[in-house]
Amino acid sequence: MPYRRTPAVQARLDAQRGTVVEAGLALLAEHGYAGCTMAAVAARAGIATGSVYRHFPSKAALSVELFRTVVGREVAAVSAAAALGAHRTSADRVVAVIETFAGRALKAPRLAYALLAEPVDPAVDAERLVFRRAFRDVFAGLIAAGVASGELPPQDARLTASALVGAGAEALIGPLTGPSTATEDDGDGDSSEPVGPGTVPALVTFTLRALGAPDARHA
Amino acid sequence: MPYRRTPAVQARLDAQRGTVVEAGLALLAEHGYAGCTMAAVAARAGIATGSVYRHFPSKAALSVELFRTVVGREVAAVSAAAALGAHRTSADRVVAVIETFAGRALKAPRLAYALLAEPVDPAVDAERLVFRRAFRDVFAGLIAAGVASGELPPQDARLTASALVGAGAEALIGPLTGPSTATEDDGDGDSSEPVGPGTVPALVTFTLRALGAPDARHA
DNA sequence: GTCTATACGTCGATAGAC
DNA sequence: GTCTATCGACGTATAGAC
Repeated sequence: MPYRRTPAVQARLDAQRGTVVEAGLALLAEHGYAGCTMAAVAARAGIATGSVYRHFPSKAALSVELFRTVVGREVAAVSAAAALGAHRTSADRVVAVIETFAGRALKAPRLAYALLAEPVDPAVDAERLVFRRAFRDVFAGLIAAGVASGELPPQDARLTASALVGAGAEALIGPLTGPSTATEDDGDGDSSEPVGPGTVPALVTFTLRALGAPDARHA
Repeated sequence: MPYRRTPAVQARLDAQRGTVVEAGLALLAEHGYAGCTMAAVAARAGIATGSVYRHFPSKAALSVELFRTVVGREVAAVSAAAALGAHRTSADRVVAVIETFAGRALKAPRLAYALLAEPVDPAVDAERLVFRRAFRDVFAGLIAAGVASGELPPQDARLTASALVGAGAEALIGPLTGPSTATEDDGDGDSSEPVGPGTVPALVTFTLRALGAPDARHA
């Protein structure tokens, strides 16, 4: 047994892997998947190109890991928004989810576009399907509760939930592609300027109406 | 000038190209992009695998051509549905578009899944974005007319249209993936059996509510 | 149609850990 | 002394420009 991977080496490897992921996340947020070339990720992580392949067997594998990491955060944020204020109506909680989702997307438009719509490796496409189901389930739970309590009219909660996921994603793609791809934000940090003004309120109105919520006062 | 392509040769080449496209379309309808390997397309077209590359430089190019061909039909069908009955309300015309779109998708589930959601080459992904805009524009025209006439409440027609495109697509993906991937329709022609019963009426109700149409009598 | 640029993935060599 | 991680240049394929 001439060689065994010691804890120190393993820790260093793990740290390096983390550095690679961090570099990829930063590039993804700044330039989307288009900026996530293996060479660029390696350079940002401070290692050689070939060394990335010590941690990921292919670019597709790295792309999928980056996707899962970022979307995992989004699912958590949206789930938290759904859990808050259990005393409120189901419609209001659905709106809270939409506002959370859309607000976060519009604050990081390049990243949101990368996750939602950027043409990319089929492996990432497959992940998109998985995570859309996760978002759907968050909505479906809220809607089913609203229907059960009589607040919302009878409906197929799963179908309405799916439709809302698709509606939210598609409605955002327009505002995301417009200003962000034109100016191609150079990532100097000041990303608090409004992107797609009026998009979120319009989407909220759409959502409330689609749910059949009793008062569509947002009209 | 030892060789010049005579009209007869050119005609034969064009015919062969058409045969390749037909073969690809048939495979796409039966097994989606997963079944559209270059070898399978060539075999069904009755030519050698390498001969496909006489007409298409890559698998991605063939995939894109198949996508454009099929989705072009869908856009035409949906546009026709939108144009019919100009005397009807805008909401009814939007519903006609949705019913046309969804009805056609549910009658050819494997094909619809391939066009809407199947993980596939990024080049096809890019085409998806283009054609979703086309569908959006059909909706946007109808909605803008409804708003102008006062039939529908004031709203951003483009945003509502985008949301409806996303809602329709996402709502269909569930019913499409469920039964069709399980049984993997062997394409014996009898595809008139109902897939996802109740999906279309539910989607119509969703659409009418989301538009803010005066009477949601479908509820 | 040619030519250049870019990017993925691999390989031999080197340095260093065990 | 042996084995492994890292480097960085190379092979190949592909896209875009002229």
